[in-house]
Formats: sequence, structure tokens, C-alpha cells
Amino acid sequence: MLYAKVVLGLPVDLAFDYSVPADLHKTISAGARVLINFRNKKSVGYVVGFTHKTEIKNIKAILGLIDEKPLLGKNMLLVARKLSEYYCSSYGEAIEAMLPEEVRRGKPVKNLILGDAPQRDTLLTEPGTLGSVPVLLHDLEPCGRFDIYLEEIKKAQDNNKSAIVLFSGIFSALKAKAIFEKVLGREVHISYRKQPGELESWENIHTQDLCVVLGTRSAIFAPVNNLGLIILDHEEDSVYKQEQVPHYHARQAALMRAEIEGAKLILESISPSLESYYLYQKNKISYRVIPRKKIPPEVKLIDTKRMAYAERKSKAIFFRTLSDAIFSILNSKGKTLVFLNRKGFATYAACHNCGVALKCPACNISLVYHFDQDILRCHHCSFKMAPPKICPNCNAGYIKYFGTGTAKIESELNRQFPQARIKRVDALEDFNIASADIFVSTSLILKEEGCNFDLICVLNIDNLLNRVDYMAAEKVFYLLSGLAALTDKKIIIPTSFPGHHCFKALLSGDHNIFYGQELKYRKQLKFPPYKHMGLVKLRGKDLDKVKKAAQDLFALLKEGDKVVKALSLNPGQPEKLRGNFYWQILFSALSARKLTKFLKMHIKEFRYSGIIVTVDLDPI
DNA sequence: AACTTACTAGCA
DNA sequence: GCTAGTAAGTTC
Repeated sequence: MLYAKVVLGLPVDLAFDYSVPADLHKTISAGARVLINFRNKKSVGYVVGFTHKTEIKNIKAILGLIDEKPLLGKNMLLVARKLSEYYCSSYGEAIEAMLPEEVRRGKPVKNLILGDAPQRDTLLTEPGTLGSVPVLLHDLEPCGRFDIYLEEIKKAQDNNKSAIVLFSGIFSALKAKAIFEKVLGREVHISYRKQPGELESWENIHTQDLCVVLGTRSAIFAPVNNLGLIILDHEEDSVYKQEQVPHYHARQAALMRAEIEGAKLILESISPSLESYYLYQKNKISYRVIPRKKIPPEVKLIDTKRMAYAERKSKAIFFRTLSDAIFSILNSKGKTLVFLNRKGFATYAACHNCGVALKCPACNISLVYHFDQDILRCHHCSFKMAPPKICPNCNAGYIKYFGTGTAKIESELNRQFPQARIKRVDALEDFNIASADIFVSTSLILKEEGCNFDLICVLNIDNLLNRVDYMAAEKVFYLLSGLAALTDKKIIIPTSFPGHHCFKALLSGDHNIFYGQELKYRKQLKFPPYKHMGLVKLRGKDLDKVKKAAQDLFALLKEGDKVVKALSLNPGQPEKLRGNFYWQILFSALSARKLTKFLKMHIKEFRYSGIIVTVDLDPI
């Protein structure tokens, strides 16, 4: 008798045995998608192995194969297994992370070809791969990087190998598609979640022996055959981290897939992630720097602590030094970028009388005022409301707006420079550098390639630097490096911390100052990349229950282990989201493997009634 | 995750 | 002894 080991896309880390009907013996193999009866409901399952004996009584039979050929090759199965082991998810959840929604829902896939031979072994053996060592491409001249990508893709093609290039946004991927198709003279595929016709595109890629796929995070799982090359463009970008279970990072997934498939991996960045830089320092990956050809911009720090008393006191957004600089650029017909990492008009609205801020009823966080639509919005859910004239809390005071967003900056600039054309950048599709003199943007502008401003003013950077987040300095450094690539003239940064290593590195043009100093801190404070973090999130409808469960668990596990440390217990941020309350516990350990093992072992203790627990490994 | 079963406190 | 409500167990 033959039994198949079947996993499902549920948070259950078990494989269920199903008997294989005689007529399927010849056609079934590991990686096949099957229709099964699970708890008296028809469900989609994935075959991950076989056995000839089973302890299970009342065994059910597989109802049928969904596809003519197995959906996943043994390499992809292995990637899914490694992913689930690293990210503390079930095998089935990891498999489903790799598939388009229609495939997860059980829609048959046509024209599959098999990347590797069908597999009937119970134990999947790890292929002894001899792929090249991954390369960190520290790219200080990003304008020329497509030439490198195309050269590498051509090299892969000459060896009959496919390529996947990941971009930090679909807009960048589409722009690259046009260029790549012209140079390569062949069709280049696009892959991203919720793409119109995603299933057809997925089938199409699966059908080719050799193809080039460009896409976003999930494209790392594109079903290409004969994979020989993976490139991550702007590998430091946090969009590569998935917000949902299994919370994977495309870089980590790429390292796994490259190793398993024996493919070459290139991690490109103007400002590499500390993780990648650390891997290079440990000689785990190789390193190549492309020096900047353009002259570096002049970086001018304005020490706001030493600013004239009158200027500081006035609290004006554009104090003299800034407006003078903008004015002189305006006179010479130059282009200015004003950068601010906050959308909207004001950050929050509060009552002038009782001081209570207007909050979202579902998420309990402050609503953000949007000037252009005259509306208050929740940035976590879709809640919106018209701004009330009178405070709904005390029914007495008027509502006053606090804080600064890009919309407010725009109106302030209009007031100060009525002669200038001023534009707020909120969609890259209609960005055109010729269309205005002064642009106001959030970090969205970093996705716009090859524009050259004459002046960049970086506002309120201290807000980012001051955050209680061990990654604050790193995020600021990525941001500033990205902005520095958008000009070869001048950047002005008002800050109260002119001595910070972020700025020192930028001023001197020596990025090692940043990496050296930051890694030193991280080592001292036992933070990543020296340790791995795991965030256990507890969620439920009843705040007191969630809180109690989290507290009990923290008390239980804080002593527990030598290798795994429970660091902190906190309410989620926000504590209330979409009607659920959140509490979280942060763990750390030397290796992700040990951390996941520990958390999977104790996951039963997390299972309180009415509370759902998820694990985010290497949270951002 | 979704469902079933076991258990416990509160009540007559 | 009964039931509602919830904690715990199971899915092949």
C-alpha cells in the first residue's frame, strides 16, 4: 500500500497521510497538488513525500490530482521546507507563499513542465550544489547597474540558464522590462502578486525552458526552470520583507534558492544592508564596489542646537538658511527637492480645549489630516471621516492641527515662493522633472532613477533618528545615501546631532565609517546582525486576555533557555488594529535555527483560547 | 484555521 | 444534575 504525506496551507506543522488510489500510482509524485477530504471538507493539499506504512487508522484516499504534472519540483519543495524551518511557519504555509492566489484556491494549472525528475523518495535529499559564492555589489554609481545586470543575464543565457531580477517596486521592474527587452531581443516576464492575469503569466513562465523574470518580492518564487542567476536590486530595501506569515525576506529566500538551485546571486545596493555587509565581513559572500563617477554632492549640516535663538524660537519650517538656499537655486533656474518622510498635511488633530487627539475607532491611533481632500484618515485601516468643527469629546473646543506633512510643506512653499512652480510627488507615474522648480516628496522619490537636483533639503530627519528602534540609524543612512545619489550639487540637512556617524560617513564620502561604527554598537548591544530576533505576536478580541496571555508567557519563558533570551514584553504598535488587540514578546538568539526550534517547541504553550499567535523572524 | 470534545463555574 | 461558556485537543 502506498501512502502520500500531504501538507495544507494551515498553521499546522504536520503532514497528513492519505492513501494513494491504484490509478494514481504511476502519475503521482512529490510536489503534486491534490484534492483531499480534510475534516469532511474538500481541500487543496501538497504531496511532500511517501510512505508504505502508517499508524493512522480510518485513512482517507486522495480524491484526485489537480494538475497533470507536479506543481512543484524538488528544488522548490526544498526551498519551501527551508523557508518554514527558518521563519517558524508550517511547511504548507511556506508552499502557499510561493503560489498565486488562484493556484492556492485549487484552480488547475495547464502546460506544466518539470524542472527536475519526478521524485518518489520519502526523504528529500539536499542536492550537492556547487554554485558560485553570492556577491554583494556595493554600487555607488547606480545609473550603470542595468549594464551589469544585462551582461550577467546574457552570460546565464549562453549557458542555457534562466534569470530572476527582483526590484523594490513594480514601477522599477516595468521600466527595466522595456530596457531589457530592447537589449536582449527576447520577451521578459513580469511577476508580482495580484498582477492581472497572474495565473496565465505563472503558467507561461513554468512552460519555458529558459526565461527572464522581473518582479517584486514574491517573484523570488517564480516557477522558472534552469535557474542560473538571481539579482536583488536595492537589496537593503525593507519592502523585501513580507508583512504576513511566513514573514520571509526576499534576500533570505534568495540565498536559500540560489544555494539549492546552484544559481549565482547578486545583491545590489548603494547602501548595503548591515546583514549583507556582515556576511561579507565574515567571508560568507564576496564583495565588489563600483565607485562613484559623478562628483559627490556638497553636504551641509545645520546644527539646529547652535542656531540663532530667534530662528529657533520662531519654529518656522523654512528658516533663513534654507529659504536663502532655495531662493538662490530658484534664481539660477535650478531644481530643488524638499524631502520629508511624512505624507499629509498635519500629523494629528487635537482639541484646543481638552487636548484629546482624534483617533480611529478600530485602531485607536491618531488620524492624519489630508489637506487636499479635507479628510481625516487612519493610516492602518481604511477608516476616514470629515474633520469635525467642534471637539466630539468635550463639545467645547475647536480642533487644532499639529505636526508637518508634505502637503503642509507644499502650501508653506507656495506662500514663501509665489513665483515658483511647486509640486508634490505622490505618484511616480506622473513625475516629470521639467514640470516644476521645487518638488516636495517622501521617500517615494528614491524610486525615481537618474534625476539630478541642484539642491536637496532634508527636513525633520531627527524624527527618524530619534526613534526608539535599533534600526533607526541604519534606516537614516539608507535614506541619505539614496538622496545623495539624486544630486551632485548640494544637500542641506538641519539636525541636532551633527556628530552622528550617519552624517560623518556622508560628509567624508567614506561609508565604512557608518558600517564600522554601527556594527560596533550592534555587537555591544547584542543586536542583529550579531543576533537574530523573533517577534511573537499575540492577537485577540479581548485586551485583558491578550495582555494576560502575553504576561504569563513572558514570565514562563524569560528564565527558560540559555541560547534563547526573552528580551521584552510590549503592547503592539498600534495596540489595537482592525478590531484586534496586540501584545508582543521579543526573543533573541545567536542563530535563527535555534530560535525557530525553541519557538516551535513552545508554540503549544502559546495556544490560549481566543488568542492567535504568529511569529515574525528577523522583524523589521 | 476550523472544528469537536472536555471541563468548570454558576445555578436550581 | 444541568447548561453556558471557555479551555484544550484534533485534523490523516
